[in-house]
Amino acid sequence: MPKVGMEPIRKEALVRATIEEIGRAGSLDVTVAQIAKRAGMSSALAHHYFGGKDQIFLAAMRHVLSVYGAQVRAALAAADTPRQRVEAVIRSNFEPPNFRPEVISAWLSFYVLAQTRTPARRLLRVYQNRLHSTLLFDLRQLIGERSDAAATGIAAMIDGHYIRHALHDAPPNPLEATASVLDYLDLVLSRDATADGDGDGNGLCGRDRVPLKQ
Amino acid sequence: MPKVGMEPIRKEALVRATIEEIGRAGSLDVTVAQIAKRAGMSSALAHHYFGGKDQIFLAAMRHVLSVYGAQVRAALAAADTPRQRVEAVIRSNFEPPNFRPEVISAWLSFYVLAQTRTPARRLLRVYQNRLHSTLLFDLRQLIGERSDAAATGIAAMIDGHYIRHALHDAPPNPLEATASVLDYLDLVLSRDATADGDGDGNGLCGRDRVPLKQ
DNA sequence: TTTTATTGATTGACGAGTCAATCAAAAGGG
DNA sequence: CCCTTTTGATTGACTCGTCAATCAATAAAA
Repeated sequence: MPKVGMEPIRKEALVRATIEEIGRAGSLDVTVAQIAKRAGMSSALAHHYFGGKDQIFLAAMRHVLSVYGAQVRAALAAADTPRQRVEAVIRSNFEPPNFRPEVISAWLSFYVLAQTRTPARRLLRVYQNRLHSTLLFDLRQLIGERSDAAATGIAAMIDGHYIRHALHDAPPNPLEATASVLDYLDLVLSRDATADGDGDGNGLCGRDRVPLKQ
Repeated sequence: MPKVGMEPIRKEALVRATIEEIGRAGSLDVTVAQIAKRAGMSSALAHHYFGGKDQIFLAAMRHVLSVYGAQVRAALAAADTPRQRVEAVIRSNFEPPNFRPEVISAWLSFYVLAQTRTPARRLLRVYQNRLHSTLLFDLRQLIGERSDAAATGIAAMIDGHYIRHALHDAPPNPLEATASVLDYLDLVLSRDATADGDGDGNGLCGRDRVPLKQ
């Protein structure tokens, strides 16, 4: 069995196992042994590849964030107008890969992790800032000065729906969350819409939206 | 020193110390010894009065929630109209006693605790439901059927601003958070305002939008 | 004397990280 | 193509520290 090139496979397995295990436990109270067992190896090997528990967690966090980032990027690529882009970003947050129970649980845990570990905090900040910038860029073209507050509000609401779902034992319901944030966006945009200057040029002040996927 | 009637004093000191210690650590990774030391007693005494770590945490959580509850109740008592009541509830969340760094940190930790301990979860649920009911009751008198979605949105946004402030190292800024949620309330209320009682008088966009969830 | 307060010391469990040893594939050298 | 050497993979066993919980003992009220 001892072949060459195991490192990436093992690391990937460990990252996946870490997220699953955090999801199962609902917290960071997860032992390296548990993670390693789920990933099908000894705890010593986990240490060998990652060096320590912290780095395992960090790698798992990086993975979650990168999956999330990819999701956002893909959704943005398919959007044409600024408004569509904002909607795409909002939707991305509640799309399946990011909105499964274990991942929601992991997000919540990462927030806690970010309170104590500087690297984790830095990582989370990068993504928060990126989200804010993206929202801001597109919102600026729709509403003027209010865009910063709007971006903050949207981001807060997204986080809020996440946390709220962390406590529901029922399977997460992306539709409600998405609809809620999109509705907020709608309100924000329609307030500042001048006669027809909502930017997307449809002149309809944000009706005729594609009603919620699925 | 050994006098009678120490129990309530000791318990109170422990609860306070627990919150402070959780705030300092930024997580639930806090030992009974640390808490006891901060409260000026031995860890054995902490165990003696509370029976175990879990019950100490639960008591701390109960305390935070009860302070919060009192705040809300007081604010509600001073409000006259339904709208004022909703605003009062919103404001309460960001009022000093609830919006200090340690308490914010504690809230976040309690969310995590609620994921694993059933009593903690139950406790948090009670307060979430109470908040939702309160909001719902007053919103119903302002907007009709949309009030449930609105209450959910407001609650989510409040939580979101909390979590957001948990990561800022700067002292929390209640004004921005309050303004953000109140602005959202504003938007929600003006949408459903009848013919032109909405005050913003734009009378244009943002009505008759796609119905929310489902 | 009984009850309450209080603690130092101890126990028992658990968990992160280390290490030496094993195993097998690859690499090299004749 | 065999033999040897190197190197990566892998683990069981062990160390060391920490921490929740317990207990027996002490001291001071009541």
